[in-house]
Formats: sequence, structure tokens, C-alpha cells
Amino acid sequence: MSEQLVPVSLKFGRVLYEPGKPIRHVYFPLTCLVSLLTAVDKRRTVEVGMVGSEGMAGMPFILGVGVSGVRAIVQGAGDALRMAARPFRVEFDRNAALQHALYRYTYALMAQISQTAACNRFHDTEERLARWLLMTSDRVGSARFPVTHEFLAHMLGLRRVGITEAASALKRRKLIDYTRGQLQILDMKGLKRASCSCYKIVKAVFERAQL
Amino acid sequence: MSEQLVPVSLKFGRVLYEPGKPIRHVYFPLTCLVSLLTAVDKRRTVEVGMVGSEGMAGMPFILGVGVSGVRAIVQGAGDALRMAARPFRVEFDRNAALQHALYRYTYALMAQISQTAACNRFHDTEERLARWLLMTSDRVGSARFPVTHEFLAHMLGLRRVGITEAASALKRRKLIDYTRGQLQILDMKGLKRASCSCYKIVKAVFERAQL
DNA sequence: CACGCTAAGCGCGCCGCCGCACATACAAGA
DNA sequence: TCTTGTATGTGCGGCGGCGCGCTTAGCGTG
Repeated sequence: MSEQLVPVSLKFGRVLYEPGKPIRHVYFPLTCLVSLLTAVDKRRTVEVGMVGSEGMAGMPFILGVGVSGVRAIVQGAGDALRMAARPFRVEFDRNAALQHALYRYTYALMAQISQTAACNRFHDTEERLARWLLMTSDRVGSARFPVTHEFLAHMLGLRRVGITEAASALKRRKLIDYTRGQLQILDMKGLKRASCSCYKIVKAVFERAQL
Repeated sequence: MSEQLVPVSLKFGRVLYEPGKPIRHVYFPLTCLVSLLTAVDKRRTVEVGMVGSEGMAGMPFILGVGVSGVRAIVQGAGDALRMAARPFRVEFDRNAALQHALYRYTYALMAQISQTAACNRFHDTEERLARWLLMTSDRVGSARFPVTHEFLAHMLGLRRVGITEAASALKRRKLIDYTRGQLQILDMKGLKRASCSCYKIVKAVFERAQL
């Protein structure tokens, strides 16, 4: 990789891409976490994918499309490596190993999005919340991370109150704990049981793709 | 393209790929229509993508992954061009134009899947049914095509009865008509109004990607 | 022409999530 | 300490979709 790969520190809530807008940089998360959101209107959004250190944000660019299809926001503050689109294109085109890795990642991301589509259709709030917390925990590498009910509502595409209800149920069962924007997973195994099978399915896909 | 691209006739219901199973051929639909389904268990499935003559079935293969992530079934009987995985790989690797076209298509398919994920979350049966009918009609190039309520239920991930209710509502409004597995769109414009915005959004993505 | 099969229609009680409105609680700053 | 803002909790009526079981209607076949 080239010296044009610069470390950046990304704050929570920063918008990296907007649907239909050009992709100016690609990002390789190190400790940060990026959410890919799809909207149906101004206020209703749902997360379709999550990008941590295992992946890259800006996939359309490597597929030869210069605009983003989704909105990408920084869901967990932290560091990432960033590269401007043009030099990245040059590097990507001449680095076969990079191509292979990123195409494989594209596949895994597609599988994740597909599973999320089915999950959104069939699984209830509590299962989906548990899955989201596990996936986030895996990617930030910690059982404790900052997140509010309001934010979770945007991720899972439901009311803030819906999150409060599901989260307090999980809290009652001693699977998680939280106060004012700080959440901690207390019982990882229990939370896995409370989550839907989509968690395991997606995890298996990523492992098979060696990511 | 090579002479190993052979025309095949695909019957309704034929399964082209199963999740986790190897991809032995790739398919380029000519007049047939392929559905990509994701399951959460044995009986609950939902369509996440649709592949017609604008695209190819077997995308994971071009991303360097030899197994399918989704189930692919022939939703509309018809013809396709088929190529065995190995010779396709050879052809694909040396044909830059093909690569560009298929990577762009991958992007469009991802966008379609993402939008479906959001659509499944927010839109009601009638809107989603209308969208499905429009997308299918676009791809088979006809306002009339065979489909049963039972089949639609598997595509949209709901009860057969749910389809009956939504479809009869559309019928009452003179937007569609159907009997025993034959469906006809009567009022295309009206059906577009009855569908959710996801129809237009996905269509625009495909047009922008020149597919 | 009678039978069986598949497609489609209907009723009912149930439940999860909706929108809306309001209530509490903790935190930081003036 | 008081104020303001953000985070979380609660209540309620409504509705869309669920599971279940049953009915009706075409169509093909023997």
C-alpha cells in the first residue's frame, strides 16, 4: 500500500457517504466502526451492514461505481486509514492480492446485507437488538461501548421506545446493563441465545471468507 | 465470450444455487427470471434480489468465492445462457470489459438487496406486492405472467392469505387481475402509485449503472 | 362425469409494533 | 443551586400481520 494511506480519527456520527453522492475517499477502519444505512424516507432508516477492521467502507468504488448507494456513518468513534479515491484506484488496479481480498469482502458484505433483509422481515425486536449488540461487540473488541436507545432505534428501524422495551427486557434477564449511553454486555452466551440465528449465520460467512 | 456459453431452457422452480453449496455454473438469463432468496429457517424465506436479462446469477463466483450465499430459484421459466464455472473464470479473468460490466452489476445488485432490506422493514404488504409485480413485469417484458399467491408468499416472506388479501385489494382497485396462477397488470401507472418508493429507487440505480 | 388436486377466499383470536403523549432521571454548565 | 438538555421509562388505543382451520372454485385426469 502507498504512503497516501493516512491515519484519521473519526468522531461518532460523522457521515462518510450519502446515497447518490460521490465517493471521495475509502476507509479502512482500525478501531472505529461504520454503519451502512438505507432509508425509505427522511426519518425512517435501517442499518443493512456494519464495517469494522475486517473490512472497508466505500465498496461501490472498487466495483467501478463512483457513488455510494447507502449512507455510511461512524457508529463507533475511533481510528481508520483513509485514502483518496484516485490514488486508491491506481493502487487497487495493480495489486492483485488487494483485489482478491476486497472482492471476497464484497461477497461477505452482500451476504450480511441479505441476511439482514431476511432478519428485518422475520425476527422480533429483542432478537435483532441482541444480534446488533453482539456484532458491535465483536467489531469494537469490547463488551462495553457507548450507544443510546435513540441511536439503536435508527439502526434497527424502530421507535426509540421499542428499544427501551427490548433493552430493559435484556437487562432484567441480566444479559446486558446500561445507563445513559453506556452499554455493557454481561452475559455473552446468554445474549447469543437471545439473539436470532442470523448472528451465527453471518459470522460463519465471514469466517469462511477468511476475514 | 467462448463457445462454452451454452443456451439452456430453465423450468419454473428449478434451484440453481443453495446456500453454502458450490457454484458449478453461472447463468445469464435471456427470457427467464431468477430469484435470490434468503432463509431464516426451513419454511420462512424472503426474496432479496431478482435477476433477469440485465444481470447474471452466480455473483459470488466473480467475487472469488466458490459457494453461494443465497438460494437461487427460477421464478419465471425461460431461456438462459449457461457457462461452467472453470471456463468462465478463464474468460472472466482475461476480459476486462466483462469484469467492468459484472462488477458494476454487483454494485446494482447490492443496492437492490439493501433497498429490499429497508423495504421489508417499513413497507406494508400491498406496497411490497405492487413493487414485486412491477419489477417482475419489467424483467419478463410483459404485463402478464404466471404466479400463484402461494409463490408470492414465499417471495415476500408472508402468509399465503396475506397475499390473497393484498392482491384482492389491488384487484378491486382494477390495478391487476388474476385467476389460478395467471396474473395480469391492468393499470401500470396505478400500480406504480400503489407501490412503495423502493421500486423507483432501485430502478434508478440500475439505470445509472447502465444495466 | 366424478374425483382429486391445487388455487384462492374467509373468519377469528392473538400479538408485536405503531404513534402519541407524558413522566422521570441523570449530567453539565451558568 | 437552578436550569436546561439529553437519556430513559410508561401508558394506551390502534392496526397489520400471524397461526389455524375451513370453504369455495377451477382444472386435469381417469
